Amino acid sequence: MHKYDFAEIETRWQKYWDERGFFQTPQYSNKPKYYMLVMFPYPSGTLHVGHVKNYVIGDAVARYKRMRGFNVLHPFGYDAFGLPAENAAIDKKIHPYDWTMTNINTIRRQIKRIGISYDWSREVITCVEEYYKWTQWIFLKLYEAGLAYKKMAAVNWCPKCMTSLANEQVKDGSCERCGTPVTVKHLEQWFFRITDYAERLLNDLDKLTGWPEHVKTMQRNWIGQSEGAKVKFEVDGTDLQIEVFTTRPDTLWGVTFMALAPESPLVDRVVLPHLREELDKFLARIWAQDRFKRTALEAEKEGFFTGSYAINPANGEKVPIYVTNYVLMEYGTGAVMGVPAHDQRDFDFAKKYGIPIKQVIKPTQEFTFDKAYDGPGIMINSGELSGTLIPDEMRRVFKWLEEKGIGKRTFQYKLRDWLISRQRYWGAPIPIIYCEKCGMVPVPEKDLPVKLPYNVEFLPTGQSPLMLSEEFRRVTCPKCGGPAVRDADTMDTFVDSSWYFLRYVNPKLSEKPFLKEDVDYWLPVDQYVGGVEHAILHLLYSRFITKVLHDLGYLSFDEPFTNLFTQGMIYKDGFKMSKSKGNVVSPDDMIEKYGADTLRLYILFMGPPEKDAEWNDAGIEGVHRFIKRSWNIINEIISLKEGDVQEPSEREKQLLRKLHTMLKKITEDMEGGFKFNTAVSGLMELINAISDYMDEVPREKWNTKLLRECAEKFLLMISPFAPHFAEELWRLMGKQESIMLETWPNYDENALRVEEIEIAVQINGKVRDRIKIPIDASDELVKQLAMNNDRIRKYIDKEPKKIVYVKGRLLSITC
RNA sequence: GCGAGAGUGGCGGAACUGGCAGACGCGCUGGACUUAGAAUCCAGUGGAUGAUGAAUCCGUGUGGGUUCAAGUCCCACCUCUCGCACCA
Repeated sequence: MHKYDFAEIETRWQKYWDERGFFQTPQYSNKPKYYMLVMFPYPSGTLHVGHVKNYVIGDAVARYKRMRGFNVLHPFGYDAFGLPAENAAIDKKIHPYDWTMTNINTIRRQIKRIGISYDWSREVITCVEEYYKWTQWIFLKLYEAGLAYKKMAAVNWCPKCMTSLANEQVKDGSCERCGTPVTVKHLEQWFFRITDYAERLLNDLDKLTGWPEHVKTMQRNWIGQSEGAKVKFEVDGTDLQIEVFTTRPDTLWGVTFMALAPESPLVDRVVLPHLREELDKFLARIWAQDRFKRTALEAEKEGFFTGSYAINPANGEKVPIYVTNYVLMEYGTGAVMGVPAHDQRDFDFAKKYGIPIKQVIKPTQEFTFDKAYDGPGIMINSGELSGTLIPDEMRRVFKWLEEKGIGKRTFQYKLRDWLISRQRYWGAPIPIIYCEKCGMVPVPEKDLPVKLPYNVEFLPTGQSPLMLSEEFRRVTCPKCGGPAVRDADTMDTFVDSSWYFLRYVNPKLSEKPFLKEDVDYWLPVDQYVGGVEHAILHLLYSRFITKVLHDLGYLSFDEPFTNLFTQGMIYKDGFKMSKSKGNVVSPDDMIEKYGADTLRLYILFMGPPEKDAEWNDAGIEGVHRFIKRSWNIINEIISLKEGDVQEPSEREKQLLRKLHTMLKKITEDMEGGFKFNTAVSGLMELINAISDYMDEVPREKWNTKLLRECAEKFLLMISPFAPHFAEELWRLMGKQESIMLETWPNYDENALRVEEIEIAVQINGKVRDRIKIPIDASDELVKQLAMNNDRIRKYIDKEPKKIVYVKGRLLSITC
C-alpha cells in the first residue's frame, strides 16, 4: 500500500499544475465566465490561518465552478501601499518598499504551498509603478470631472500615524489602524466628492440582492439618509438669514430658540458687539474640549446667547439665537431650530437656560411632558395646519412650506466627502503641480506615473515627507514651463484598492488601466469573498469609483460586486490572532504537520464559514484522521482486481443509494451557498458507508465495480477542497488526465429510489413506533398497516379522532 | 437608545417549504492488536428512573399561544455578539 506522504504529493502536484498552466485563465472562451475574487491582503506581515480561510473558501468555489464548466477568473494580489505596511517597516527600521516586497514573497510562497488555484500570471501589486500609474490616472479623471477637489477643512488627525484620516477610518474616536485617539487639525486637503453619489450609493443597495443584509444595513447607516426640510429664518433687524435642516418641519410652531454650531460663520455676524469678548471665552472653552467627548451622548449641553433674535417664518415669533456645543457644523447647515417640547436635546438645553417649552404636537396617548415627546400625534397651535396627523400627513406640511416659500423638502446625508490626502510617504503621490503663474495644474497623462522616490527620508513628522525631497518637488509647469512644485501628499490606500478588481482583467496592459471590452466581459465580479471589516470602507469606496468610471464612460456596469460573502474570523484562545498576543497559528506549521489538504479541509469543516470559529488543535487532528482513513480505504479499492459484474445485491443497492444521496446532498450544499461544513460531513458519511460495506461483506464478495465508482465520485467531490489528495488517488486509480479537467458528478434520482421505507407513527404527538411500508403505499394502506400493529394498538384505547399521514414521513394518530 | 443576528449534549456544530432533535467531527468509556505506548480498528455515548437488550418520563434560553405535530410559526421576556449612536 502507498503511504500517505502528503509533503511529497503536494509539492509534486503543485509543480505539475503550475507547469501545465492549469490555472491560467483564457481571456475569452465559449464557456460562461465566472469571476471569483477574494479580498487581497495587506502585506504588512505574513499570513495566519485566519487569512487562509478567505483563500480556501474562494478556492473551493473557483474549483467547483471550473468543474461546472465555467471559465473562471481567480486572481490574487497585494494591497501593498499604506499605513499598516509603512508602520511595520518603521518599527523594524526597514524601508517600506523592502519590507513590503519581502512580505509579498513570503505570502506568495505561503499561498502556493496551500495549493490555491490562482492565475499567478495576473498578480497585481498596488505599490509598483505599473499599478499606481493608473491609480493616479483615476485621480486625474475625478479631478477633470470636478469630483476631486482641495479645501481647507477641520480633519481627523492621528497624532501617532501623523496623518489625516477619512471619517470612515475613525472608529470610536480613535485611529482605525493604531488605536490612538484622533484629534482635529485644520489643513488644506484633497477630497473625493462621494457625497454627490450618496443617493445612488444608497438606492442601488436594493439592487444588490446577492449581498448579506447586515452589510447593506451598515452601508445604509453610514450613508445616513434623512428626509426633511430646509427652512430659512430671518435674523431680526439685519438682512442675514439662518438656514436650518429639520426632519420635523411639523414642529416649526414650537421653535423657541435657534442653535448655531460654534464653527458656524454666522456666529461672528449675529453676536452683539458688547458680548463679543465673552463669546470668545466661551468658544475657547468649547474648542479646548475634546471633539469626540464634546459630541458624545452624555456630554453636558452648553450654550451662549448671542443677543440676536431670529424670526420664525411660520408665525413671526422672535426667538433667541444661541451658540451651542451640541450642534455640529459638518451635518446639515450647522444651525438647528430648537423645539424643546419635541426633541430631547433641545429639551435639556431649554431646561438649563430657562427657555420656554411650547407644545405643538398633541400625543395620541397620555403623556406627561417631563421630557420631550417625539412620537405620533396631532398638530396643535400651528395655524392653518393645526389638526394635521403626524407622521401620516407629513406631506401636507411639506406642501404648505413650499407653497408659502418658507421651506423646501430635501434629503440630508451623514456621509461626508472622502478625504484622500495622507501626509505620509508610503502611497501613490497625488499627480498635481502648483505653478506660481498657472496655479493648480494636473500632471498630464503622458507624464504618469509620478514616481515615488526610493531614497528619501520617509519617517513621519506630521509634514509630508516628500516635501523634503527637492528632487521630487521641484518641477517645471506642464502648462507654461515655469518653476513649479509638486503636491507632496500621497493618496489613501483605499484609493488603490477601490479599483484593483478591474486591473486583474488586463494586469500587464501598459497604455491603459484596462480594456473596456475585457472588463465588460469579466465584470461585475460574480462572487466576492472577504471579511466584514470592509463592510463600509473598501466596499463603499469601490462602489463609488465604479459608478464614477461608469458615468465617465469607461465601464458599462455601475456595481462592481454581484454577490458578496463575508467570512467569519478564526480565533485562538478566545482572541483574534495577533503577534503581540502570541496566539498566531501559522499555516506553514500546519502544512508541515498535516499537509495542505488537511488544513484546507479542517478550515472548511470548522463550522459555517460566515461565522467566527475557534481554532482547535484536536479538530484538525480529527480531519487528518479522516483524510488518512480515506486514503487507506481508496488504496485498498485500487488494489482490487476487476471482478465479474453481477446483479447488485440488496446490500450493494444500499451503498449505491448512499452514494447518490451524498452526491445530491453535497451538490446542493455547493449550489445552496457556502455550506462547506455539511458538504465535508457528507464526504465523511460516504467514506463511513463504504467502510461499513467493506467490513460487513466478506472480501471475496466485494463488488469491485461499485467500490471503484464510489471512490471515483468521492474523489471528484473532495477535489475542490483537498485537490492534491484527490489528484494523487485519481492517478493511482489509473486515470491518465488530471482530475482538474473532470466535470462535477451528477446524481441519479432512480438510484435514490427505494421499495420500502420506514415511517414514524405518532400517537397523541409522541413517536411510539416505526413501521415499514411500501414507498407508494396509499393513505388507506398505511393506516391499515399501523392499526394492525400490536405495538401501536397498545396505545390506542378508543376510536382515533384524527389520523394524518404525511407521505413518506410519518403517521399521526390522535385519540 | 436605534438597527441586525444568534441562543440546540461535555465541546464545534446538523436538522428540507412545521413532520422521527442531536447528522458529521472532537472528547469520553469499554474492547481488539501490542511487552508497553503511539497509531489503527470495533462497540457505546443527551439527561433521569429501571436489575436489564426491555420500558417510562424529561429535554433545543424563559413564560405563554397556534397545531394531529413546534428547534422551526405567533406574542411577551431574558442573555450574548455585531453595527450605529447629540446626525437636528
